[in-house]
Amino acid sequence: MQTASRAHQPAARNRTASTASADPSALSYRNLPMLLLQARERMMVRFRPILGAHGLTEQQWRIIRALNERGPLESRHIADLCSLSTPSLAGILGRMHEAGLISKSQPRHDRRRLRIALTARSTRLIGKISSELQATYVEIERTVGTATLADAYRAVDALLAGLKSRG
Amino acid sequence: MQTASRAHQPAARNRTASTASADPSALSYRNLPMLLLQARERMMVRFRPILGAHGLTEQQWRIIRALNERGPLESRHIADLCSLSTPSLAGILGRMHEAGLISKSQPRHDRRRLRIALTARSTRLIGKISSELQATYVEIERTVGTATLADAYRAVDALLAGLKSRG
DNA sequence: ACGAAATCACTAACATGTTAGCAGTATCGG
DNA sequence: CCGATACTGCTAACATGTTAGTGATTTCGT
Repeated sequence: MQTASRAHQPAARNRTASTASADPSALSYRNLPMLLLQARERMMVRFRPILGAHGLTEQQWRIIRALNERGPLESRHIADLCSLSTPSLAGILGRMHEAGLISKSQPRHDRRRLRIALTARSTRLIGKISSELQATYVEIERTVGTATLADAYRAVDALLAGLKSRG
Repeated sequence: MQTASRAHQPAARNRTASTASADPSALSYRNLPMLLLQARERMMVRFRPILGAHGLTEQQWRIIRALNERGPLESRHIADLCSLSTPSLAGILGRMHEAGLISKSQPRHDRRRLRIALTARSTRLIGKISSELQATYVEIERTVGTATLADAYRAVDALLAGLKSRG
């Protein structure tokens, strides 16, 4: 469905040109955010069930993964690394704490901050889940092709770098 | 922040190797879904305020745009075009109806279906909003470079096509 | 030292995303 | 004709995303 091969082309014409101005210049660009959303969705559809089977959400896994790679972190840092807003993070960390997935503590030098660390429970989970995710990833790589996947990494990395330069 | 130029590399090592197995193979791939999310976020940060200033959400605008380009549509079709789940759509369309942005009707041949059309109110909105969005888009294009942007379209399109082939 | 400004985590209010499941309707097989 | 099946839009329960704003701190300028 849809013509997925052209870029920067006018997508279609306004069929209901009876009432309004219906300027043809409107929306004459392809929707890159939407394209990124769709691609992401197509991948997550395969990963989400794996996480769900272990009682984790997508965001919780992102946090666990960040903590596993970098060690204990502060809330603000987690928000940046995992692309989560601090209001969302408050709720997520609260639920993860209840579930015994993380521990909270506050550094003495700054009582505003909050230090988050993994528990043994979540460290145990990582081993089980990561192999399943890895297998799914390999299968995706085989489906879409290694070159296509590597090219997507490269192109989106470049886009992201350009967007970061001045935000 | 972060090394944004390498792909398919092990990201980091587990510093808390005291308690668990800490297999080095865990998560030895870069997180493409996360990358797509970040890139999308960086773009939406600029578009969202424009929509919000006109009382629209991101998703509502996606629906309006689809209806403007294709004419009246049924719910299921909108869900596919806009990457929205039908449960989400129920609420969104309800609120849009209340706000006078869309009209609902049902075809006689199949009383299960629901036909959605734009109202004059939303058709009027399109003209005002689209020019502002277009200007922002052009500015993004200038910031990240035309080539980078075109390359992102191409690469993500290819990825999406590969993921669509068998889902 | 001391008051203004910046930070951090959080709450509130609302819109959306996910999963599971449901009632009404259409379609198909026999 | 009629029951099994599939489809459509929907609700329910819960987790998350957004924006605005707050209380508790720290930091900075003077």
